[in-house]
Amino acid sequence: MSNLTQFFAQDAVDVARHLIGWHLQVGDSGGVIVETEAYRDTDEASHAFRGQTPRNAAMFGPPAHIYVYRSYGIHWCVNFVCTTGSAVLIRAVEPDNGLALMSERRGTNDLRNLCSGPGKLCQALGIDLSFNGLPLDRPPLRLTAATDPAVAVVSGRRIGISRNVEPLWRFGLKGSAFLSRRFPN
DNA sequence: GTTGCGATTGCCT
DNA sequence: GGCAATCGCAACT
Repeated sequence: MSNLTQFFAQDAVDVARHLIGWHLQVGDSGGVIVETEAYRDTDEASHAFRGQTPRNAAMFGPPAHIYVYRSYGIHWCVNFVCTTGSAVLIRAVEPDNGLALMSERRGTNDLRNLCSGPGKLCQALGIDLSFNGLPLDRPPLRLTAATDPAVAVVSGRRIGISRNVEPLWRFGLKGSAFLSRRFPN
């Protein structure tokens, strides 16, 4: 069992909190994860809540793999699978390489607008449904632990959901200019 | 077979 | 801040 598999084989809320500051590489572009949300298997807001279906099957697959889904018929969003039926939604990334490629895909040169949202970062990094189920430790994906293990993390309510809205299962890098939205405080 | 609705974004006022 | 765009899926009849 790889270190990455062990890291993801724990509660999704812990994984979401600890993923802040990790580096995600997708092919020739990548950056630092600055915003996440946790979705537990027993969570009414989770795609997995009503059990396994063809769409959410990757959430019931092995940990340290990704689950990609279409949002609002337009966007792609990417999750990192944790324990069975739970996952972490990646909501924002601070771009740090492959900037020209990401700018071209996004149609803007505004660094803060490249990956500041779950749909945006998939477009910038070139993630679509063909990536669904891929492992995080093999090309084209590479996930590496934070260089600074003591990053300041803030939390808040998850965005865009209508059920189970109370838990503070959204996490962000404190003070980051690359979040999808500011955190209250 | 039909229907209702999103783990969003960008444009408009 | 409001709202349209857009479509696959799952939950109905």
